[in-house]
Order: sequence, then structure tokens, then C-alpha cells
Amino acid sequence: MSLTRRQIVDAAMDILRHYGLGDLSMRRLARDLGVQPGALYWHVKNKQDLLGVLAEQILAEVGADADDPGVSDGDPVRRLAADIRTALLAVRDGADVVSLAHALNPEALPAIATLRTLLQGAGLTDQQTRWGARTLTHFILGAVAEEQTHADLAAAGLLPENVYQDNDDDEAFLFGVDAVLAGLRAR
Amino acid sequence: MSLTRRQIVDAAMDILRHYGLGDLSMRRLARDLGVQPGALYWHVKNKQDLLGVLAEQILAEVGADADDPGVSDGDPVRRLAADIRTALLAVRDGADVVSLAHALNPEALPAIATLRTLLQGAGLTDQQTRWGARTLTHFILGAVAEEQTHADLAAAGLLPENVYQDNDDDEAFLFGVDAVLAGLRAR
DNA sequence: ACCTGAACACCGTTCAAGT
DNA sequence: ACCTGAACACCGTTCAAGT
Repeated sequence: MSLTRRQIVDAAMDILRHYGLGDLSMRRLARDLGVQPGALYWHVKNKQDLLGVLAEQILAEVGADADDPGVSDGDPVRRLAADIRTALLAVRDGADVVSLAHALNPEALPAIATLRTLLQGAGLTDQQTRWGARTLTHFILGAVAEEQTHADLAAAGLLPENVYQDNDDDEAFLFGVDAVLAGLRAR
Repeated sequence: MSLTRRQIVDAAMDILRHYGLGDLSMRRLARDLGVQPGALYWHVKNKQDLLGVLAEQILAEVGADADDPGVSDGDPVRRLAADIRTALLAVRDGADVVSLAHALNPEALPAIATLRTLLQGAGLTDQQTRWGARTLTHFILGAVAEEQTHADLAAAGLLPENVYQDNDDDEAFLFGVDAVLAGLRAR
């Protein structure tokens, strides 16, 4: 059997899950697949492209049901934000991977786009809705990236000082989400 | 005359300003200084350390006067946020460099720490103040990083589609800052 | 004290040539 | 169509040896 794009993506996701973004190189990936590095480029445009696919996959399960009403109660934007965070946390350096992909092509991630959809119609203009969605996205990606970097540093045993030692990440995240949402809806 | 830590930092800042983070390698830096790569490691611990120094320098001028009252009017937090943005925009990939440094050692950047100081005493608990400052920081760094990536892509002539084509970055940034601040102060 | 030379262990990407 | 082999142009970091 010949090499498949799926196999490449799956193997890449495996490296990401278990070893992180720093260990995800095209050469390492080729080695794991028992193939020459050049072979990958038949199935994938380049590394950036591959990271984009990984980002989509990380967020694939999220926000699919967010548009239909009555899935559960509570603020739907708040819930989507929490779901995005959970999905990012499930993969090592997930927030960094998605941030990279988002920086290059913000429209390619449905879960993020849904944030904007859900934000619509709260008395905000279209422009304000766009800006608001961006504000929330920057917060989410930044907050989770910091959480994960912090976890990596802690695992490596080299935290600068006892900074952010308390494990209040969940609370801090929701506090931030709520603050942004309250601020937006007060426009 | 022998090589100096200052010379290294200045040369690194030059590369950053003119060519960006992607071109800032230890080997390129050594070449520019007419020295062997290994020579740098006498004066600098490693590349991460160097990036930390650059981050501090990028924000060095910012927020020094923010603590004393009456420098100007308007919300001091809002003004500091805008000043940080201006400083980041002055250097290519400035937001990325500062984000890297901030992820590894959040306390090392006085301008960012001042955000927290200024946020104090608005009816927020200490914990809420810390979380609030983080929320604002994530927004600032994320927003400016996106601006700069967007500018880089535009300069390279490879924008995905005509996405974010309107030049409303200033407005969008202040909208975000104001929303976050309003949300925080409504806690 | 400060730097060179040279190495170690890597990168992403391309492309003629093979099957 | 799909992959190998080999190259090109790089990385960050270390360290014996020189001055």
C-alpha cells in the first residue's frame, strides 16, 4: 500500500499529542512513517499546510451543534469558548498550532467563525460584531497558549519562579470570557 | 576591540527591524558581526535569552511615566495599552517576540506589569485584577500579532483572500481594549 | 578572558531519476 | 502516480584548542 495523506496527518497528530510542536518536523514525520522526507511533499504542499490541517482537526468536533438552539442552557458564546478551550487543551501545543493557522487564514476554522455568528444580533453593528469576535478569539488563543506553555515548563521543571502557581486556570479563563462578553454587550 | 553584549543585542535588533524574526538566527547574527557563531555564546546564554532582552528593549520606553498622575488625560489603562501597541508595531514581528518572552517569563516585562498596577483599585479583588490584566495582555499581544502577520502577508503579496482588507486596525484595537475594560469594571 | 575551528545533530524543500 | 537518493541551503549549541 502506498502512502496516504490521511496517514501523514494522523502520524503528525500523534507526534503533536505525545511530543509537542517542537518535535513535529517533516523529517521526523517521514522517519515515523518509514519513508523519505521528500515523499511527504507528494501528498502535502508544505509544513504550513500540514499544520493548517492539524488545526482544523483539533477543532473539528467543536461548535457543530452551536447554531441550533436548545442543546443546553447558559450563554452559547460562553459555552462555545469553553468547548474551544477544551479541544485545544486535548492536544499538546494545541493553542499554538491553531494560532499559527489562524494567523495565516482566519476564515479556515469554522469553530472560530461560529463565535462571530453567535455574537450577532446583540445590538452590535456588523463591524462591532467582527471586532468583538476577534477580541474574544485573541483572548481564547492567548489564554490557552499561556496555560499550555506553563504546563510544558512545569513538566520540564523550569518555571522561572513560583509564578501562577495556583491552579485557577478554569476560573481565570471563564472570568476573562465573561468580562469580554459583558464589555461587548455594553457597547 | 572585543565583542560586546550590547553590540550583539543591537545587531539582533537591526535584523529584527529590517528583516523580521524569520531572519534572526544566531548564525546570521554572527555573520553580520564578523564573528564565529560560537563567539556569541560567551556573551549570551542562548537564543531565547537574547529574544528576552530584545522584548524588554522593545517595551523599554513604554509605561515609565504611567504611574504618576496627570501626564495627560483619558483612561490611563487605555493609554498604556495604546502605547504598548505603538511600541510593538515599531519593530517587525514585535508582538511575536514579546509574546515569546512573555510566555516564558511574564514578570520580566515592566510595561505589562504596569497594566496590572493601573487596573488595581477599581472595585476588583486582587485575583480579579490579576486575571483582568492577563485578559487584557492576551488581547493586546494577539491583536498586534495578527496586525503584523497580516502586514507581512500583504507585503509578501500572499493574502488568502481579501480578508480584513479595510484598514481599521486602530479602531478595532481600541474597540477591543474598551470592551475588555468595560467588562472588567462591571465585575 | 575571549574567540576560532570544527564538529554534532538536526532543519524544510526540491528534483532528477527510478519503478 | 508515487517514491528514493541526494543534494542545497540552512539551523542552535558545544567545546577543545588557541591567543
